[in-house]
Amino acid sequence: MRIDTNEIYVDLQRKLITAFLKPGAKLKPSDLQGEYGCSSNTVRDVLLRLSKVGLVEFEIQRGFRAKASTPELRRDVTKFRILLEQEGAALSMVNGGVQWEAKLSASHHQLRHIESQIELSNDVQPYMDLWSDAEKEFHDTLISGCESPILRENYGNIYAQFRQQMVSLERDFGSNYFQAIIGEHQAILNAALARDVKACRDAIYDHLKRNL
Amino acid sequence: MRIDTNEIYVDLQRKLITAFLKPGAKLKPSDLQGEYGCSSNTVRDVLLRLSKVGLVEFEIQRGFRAKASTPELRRDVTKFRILLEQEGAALSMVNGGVQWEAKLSASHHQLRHIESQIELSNDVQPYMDLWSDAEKEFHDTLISGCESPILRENYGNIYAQFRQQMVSLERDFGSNYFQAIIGEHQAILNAALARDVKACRDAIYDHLKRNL
DNA sequence: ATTTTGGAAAATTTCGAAGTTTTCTTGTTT
DNA sequence: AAACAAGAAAACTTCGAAATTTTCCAAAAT
Repeated sequence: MRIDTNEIYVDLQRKLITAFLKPGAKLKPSDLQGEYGCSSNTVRDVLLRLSKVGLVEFEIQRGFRAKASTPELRRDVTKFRILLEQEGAALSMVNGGVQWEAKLSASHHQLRHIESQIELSNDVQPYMDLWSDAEKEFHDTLISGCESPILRENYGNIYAQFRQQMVSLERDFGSNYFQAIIGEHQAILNAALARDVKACRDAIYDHLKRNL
Repeated sequence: MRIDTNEIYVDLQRKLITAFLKPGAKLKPSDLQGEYGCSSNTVRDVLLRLSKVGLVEFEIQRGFRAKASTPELRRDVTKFRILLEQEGAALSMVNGGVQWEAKLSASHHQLRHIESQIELSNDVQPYMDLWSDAEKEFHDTLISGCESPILRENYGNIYAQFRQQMVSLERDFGSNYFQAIIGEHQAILNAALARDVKACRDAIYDHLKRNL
């Protein structure tokens, strides 16, 4: 049962973002080792790499933990995500070409389709993975025209952390929730395509303010 | 000759920021090992941790490099630093108390003192370390009232990267340069203490725009 | 009752060697 | 001469064990 190191990375990342590994939980290489059929040092290596993204906290001589989740941290992560997303979107609206518009339009269409289905079926669970990917894709595309690799990388990290912070909160994911979300994503899209920077900043803020 | 791992970390960090290890240079654990009297795996471990800060690039199966330095990267790093510093300063101006003002005033006084000496002596070199510390301290204090640990951590990282990007550029560090710098730092301080957000954002931009 | 101490158990780090992968070199082919 | 291939060398990763540090727990002291 030999697993590629990269698969360990991806698997742990997923377990962290989905809170299968709960925030604050101790991550002992010697425990995880068994799951992957490798030595504990290999797991340690992967955990060090995950700490770069901010999903894992590392403290010298006392190992690894899934990043903790507190109200303060959730607010802070949200604030930082808003900052980067607003800036990335604003830059994209200035720099982005038709191609950016097309990609954004496409990713929103995809997202909208899934969200509509969820709203109808009134059960998120079976669509969760699909929706997660589409949401991530939409927001990433939104800032993809910013022409700043650093901004994009940092946004990717904070987006992952955001997921990790919020997933265990399990709000009311009723149809009301998705009705609201659909409107918010639409508002972001409209403002972006209209190249209305102010409106887009506001729409992003409105989309995320429930987490502040 | 047993050296604490943390000392290896600090030493490598310094060598990266001062471009003693040149941007783009290959960082082979087996080479560095000798310097520190430890195994190559220990060096590898430290390099993985440094890659979190962004001073080191890591690519699976092909090791480590000091982060490259290109005109595009320098611009990008500068843009991102401006974004975070402006935001951190703006938040500090809103949230910061008298204590923040006092600390900022103190760190500026310290910085100003050193810069005046440099301006007079017309030779940076003997003051370089002192000046570096004071500059870092001033800018860090500026955003220290922002009440966002995440913003501060990310600012710390990008500030280190900024140093790394710029150090090998060796501009004209003549007295003209420091004359300008002194004025810019003063402008930032004045705006910050006056709680003039707009003016402070502009002053930060003016201070860093030469790197764009 | 709380704090301190001692030592055992557990966890983390470090190591050198073995196993892979990549890179380099050299010789061959087109 | 350029492109390709095979083999050798170098670099990177993984491993299991040894060394170090931290954590835990129970007994002793305040």
